[in-house]
Amino acid sequence: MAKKMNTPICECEEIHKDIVNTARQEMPDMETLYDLADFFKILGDSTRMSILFAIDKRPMCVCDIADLLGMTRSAVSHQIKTLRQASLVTYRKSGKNVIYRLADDHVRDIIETALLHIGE
Amino acid sequence: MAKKMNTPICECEEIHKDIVNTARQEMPDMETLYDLADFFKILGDSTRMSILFAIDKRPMCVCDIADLLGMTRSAVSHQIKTLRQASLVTYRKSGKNVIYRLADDHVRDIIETALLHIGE
DNA sequence: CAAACAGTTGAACACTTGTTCAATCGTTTA
DNA sequence: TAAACGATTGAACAAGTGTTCAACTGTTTG
Repeated sequence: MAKKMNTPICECEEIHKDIVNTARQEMPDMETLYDLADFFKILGDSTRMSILFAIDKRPMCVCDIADLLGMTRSAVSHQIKTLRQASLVTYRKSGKNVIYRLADDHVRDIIETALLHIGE
Repeated sequence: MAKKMNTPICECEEIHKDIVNTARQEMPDMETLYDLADFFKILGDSTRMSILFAIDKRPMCVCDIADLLGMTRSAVSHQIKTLRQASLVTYRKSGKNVIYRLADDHVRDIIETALLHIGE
């Protein structure tokens, strides 16, 4: 009972070794995969997404963000810490306030493309 | 004690109403925010990210993916269901096998930009 | 200096989520 | 048609995550 070779059809129990091996060689290393997943995990929360949109056009302080989103300052602060650690926002101190803004344009691009994907 | 106006400095307890109101008008509606977050949530898992890379260059069946990633078929199937529901992958039946491939190029673009962000 | 206030932090809780296990579906093939 | 096998599904459990609450830091200002 000969096995079919070089077809896109794998036979599982008898794994299609050549396809799997080629795929394995082209896989990014584990660290990259985890970093990518961790990055998207941060965008995968509606609160954090709201914060990013809030400060997209203008920098804002924690308390205004909290008011805008109907959240406690504490909750906002916790989430912003996450965004800061991922280099998605930067801040500047101004008296008693800490004013946050988007860190760079990568996030805008990514969100833009995501909107295309989910859009219409 | 007059309040400073038209500065990027909010005074919280006395919320900077003008900034908050402008921001509020420019916010996307809640549904869009949830859809975006849900979309990124799906990319925010290293298993699903691995699956996407695995089938990026060539379509693969569940069993080969499972072998490649060292997972059970069940676990792969569960995750692929999630990817399917988000329209990130499509499939084609071929005998006893179900062969998955990336759905469109949006995902590639997004992952590419994300790599730029986390890279270096 | 002391009160007021913006912001941060850690612990605790409820909620969500990924994997395993077992059962099931559907196609193939002996 | 029955056995084999790839794939899917639901329930259950463990691990991870977001918010609340209370305590605390640091700056401002009376």
